[in-house]
Amino acid sequence: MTIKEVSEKFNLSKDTLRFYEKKGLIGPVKKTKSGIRDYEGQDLKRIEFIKCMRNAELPIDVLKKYIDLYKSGKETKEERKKLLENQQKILKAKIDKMQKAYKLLTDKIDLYNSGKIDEYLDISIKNN
Amino acid sequence: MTIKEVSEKFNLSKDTLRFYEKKGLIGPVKKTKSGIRDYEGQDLKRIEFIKCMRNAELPIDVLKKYIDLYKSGKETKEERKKLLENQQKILKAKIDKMQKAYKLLTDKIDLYNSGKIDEYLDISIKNN
DNA sequence: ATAAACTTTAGAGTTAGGTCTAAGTCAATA
DNA sequence: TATTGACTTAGACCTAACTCTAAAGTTTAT
Repeated sequence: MTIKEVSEKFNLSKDTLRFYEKKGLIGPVKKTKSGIRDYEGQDLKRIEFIKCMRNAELPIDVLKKYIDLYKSGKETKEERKKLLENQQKILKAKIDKMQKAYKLLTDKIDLYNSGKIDEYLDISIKNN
Repeated sequence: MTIKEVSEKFNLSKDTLRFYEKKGLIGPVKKTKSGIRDYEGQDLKRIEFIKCMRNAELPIDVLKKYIDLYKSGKETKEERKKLLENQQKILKAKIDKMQKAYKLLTDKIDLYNSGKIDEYLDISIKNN
């Protein structure tokens, strides 16, 4: 699969794919004798994982660390698990914050919709 | 209230508070005759709102835009509402992505816990 | 009254995560 | 065969959101 196809499949720019590879998040991807990347099944799976984690804003170095641990074999199992649990915790905290902001936004929009918005103090929601 | 107190109350650095003010997100904050900031009730409310929105990663320029609209009066009501609704939509999409990643992380951790983790292909979850 | 611990400003520096450019190679088409 | 278009690389550049620095003024404690 060419870089263009992968780029379209995952909606990631070609630059980003090469950038992730340079960072060690994916690959090294197989190349044709003339040096053109040819992505294989395992690459696609990895890209999918990375994309999902990046969507959730897990930092590139954390993902890199996980992959490096993975590459160094069974004895890193515990460490990998801890890394994942830690990221899970961080992610949960983020989701909570976002949901709080979402609720605030929703309440504000409700005020606009009901015409009750205070034109002079609409920055904060009345009372909570 | 001094910048130090506000900084501690909201757990935002003093630099960040001054930065937000320079950007027009808060203030201009009242100053003593010698030029020291003295934050008042309305400032604190604004800071709380900004902090909540920044926790949810709403961009500074978007918040700035909202505040500018707010400052220019009643006739911007519709535009403000649209801006909020748009951000709400974006935020919902982000939360969805994060929840998807959260689930993937949870599933992976479960694999580690049940000892079923594939040592050679643990980058992606089996089957879905 | 003098040191320590604040505060101010303008502006430079940092970090993460891409994105773009230039110069070159290669394969397929007109 | 020439040109078009996609690919390669190294490395420069970009943006957002801080964060830090320097030089100066102010307030508090002893």
